[in-house]
Amino acid sequence: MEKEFPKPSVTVDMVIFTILEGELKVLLVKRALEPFKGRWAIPGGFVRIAESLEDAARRELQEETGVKDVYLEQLYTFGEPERDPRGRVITVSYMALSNADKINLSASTDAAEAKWFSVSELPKLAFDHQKIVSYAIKRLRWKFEYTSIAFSMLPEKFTLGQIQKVYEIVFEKRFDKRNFFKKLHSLNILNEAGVKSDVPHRPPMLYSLKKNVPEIMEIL
Amino acid sequence: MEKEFPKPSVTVDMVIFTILEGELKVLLVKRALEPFKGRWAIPGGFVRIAESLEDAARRELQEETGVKDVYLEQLYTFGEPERDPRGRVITVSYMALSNADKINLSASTDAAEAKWFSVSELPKLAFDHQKIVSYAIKRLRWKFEYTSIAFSMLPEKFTLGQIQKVYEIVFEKRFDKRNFFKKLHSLNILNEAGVKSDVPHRPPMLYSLKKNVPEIMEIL
DNA sequence: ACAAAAGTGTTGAGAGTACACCCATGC
DNA sequence: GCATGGGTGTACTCTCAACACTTTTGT
Repeated sequence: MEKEFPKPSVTVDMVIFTILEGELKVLLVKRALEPFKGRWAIPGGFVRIAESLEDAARRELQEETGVKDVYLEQLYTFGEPERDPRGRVITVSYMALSNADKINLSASTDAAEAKWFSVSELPKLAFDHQKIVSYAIKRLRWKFEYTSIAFSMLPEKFTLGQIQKVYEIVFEKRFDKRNFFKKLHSLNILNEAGVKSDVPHRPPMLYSLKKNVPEIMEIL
Repeated sequence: MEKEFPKPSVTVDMVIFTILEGELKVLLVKRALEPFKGRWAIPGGFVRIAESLEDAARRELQEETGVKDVYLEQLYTFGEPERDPRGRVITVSYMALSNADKINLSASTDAAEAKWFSVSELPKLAFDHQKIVSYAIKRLRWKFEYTSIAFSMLPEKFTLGQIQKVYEIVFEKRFDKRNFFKKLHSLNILNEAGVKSDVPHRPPMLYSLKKNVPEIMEIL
């Protein structure tokens, strides 16, 4: 702690997930500058000197997507000396989950070009962003299994079918409807919230997530 | 990415666990300088400009404990602007697990005073180190439940009784011997490795961990 | 012989998994 | 009346938890 060392730069980078067109998507922005000019990258930026890491992540998130209240979770800090050709840049990565309806990409001011990509069809990414995205997908699956974060990708009121579909997309496999609903009911985390009646078939029950549901609780 | 921002400092701080005297212990060092002079803190230091985060952690670890090969895992990055009164310091925290036999505290060159503290009797810590230690304990328990990291706190050859004791210390509760051994056997991760014969009772079988055991695998 | 830890099976409860049919609505 | 997703129960398997006595050694 005695002497001054040359300092690295610190950034936050974010893997923003949503469900769109029946697929798990990640938001990418096209880099306008060197290095990796023209390549796709996950959104991020430098941490300001007086702002917390999470504040930096939320600020960047809002600049890119216009969204304020999303689930946000720190993932991992990547700090290989060679990860950025411009010099030493350590990045603290975050993942964000959002409900596609809330996001208005065109309103974003920052990035010249931002686009949703299916996780199964990602382009070549800048820096070590591929590694960050892979890590985020693992964490996402893990969290889906053990917590209720899935609900942050749904509107306030949702049907059981919608939840099941989100799980099926994230895990890339089908679940048995009866077992899935049985499990959800036994967890006792849902409130009934009317019925959805503008559908061309039997009107499904709507549910909302109970308040103060503890985060860790073994969903599947 | 356009302009230069004032840069924060980046440190690594480590929560080093071991089992000693039947208790879970954490290594603390007494701070020789302000701020928090005289307070206990977890060991750590600045990340050098050309070294990776993990290299920095291993270097500090060796300076403090003289130990090279330990289990090391990144935990979380703490970056509240006010966490260090000297200015903006972001710390990447790690946890290390070691087998007490391998550590020789007196050989450490760096810290004036280093001592093992039971996690149940920690003194007031410097900075936000209490938060880091609490986080590390949670992660430790979690990893014990789902992976085989416990074995890195044991010598190469160990008895079933020793493993069980480590689990009992970490979880602060007793397990049923038969169920515990049954579970371990069913995982098929142990090799028999002779018997321990210098004991004043029936000689227990020794075991060693199989090579290439996958890290995640539902232990308990 | 006694102290100390090692070793070993069975039973019951609960959770997970597999599986198929009828229902209510819009068109 | 037909297409579409909604909604529901039972049987089997497997895992987890509870539980007590005998064995082998050193002293």
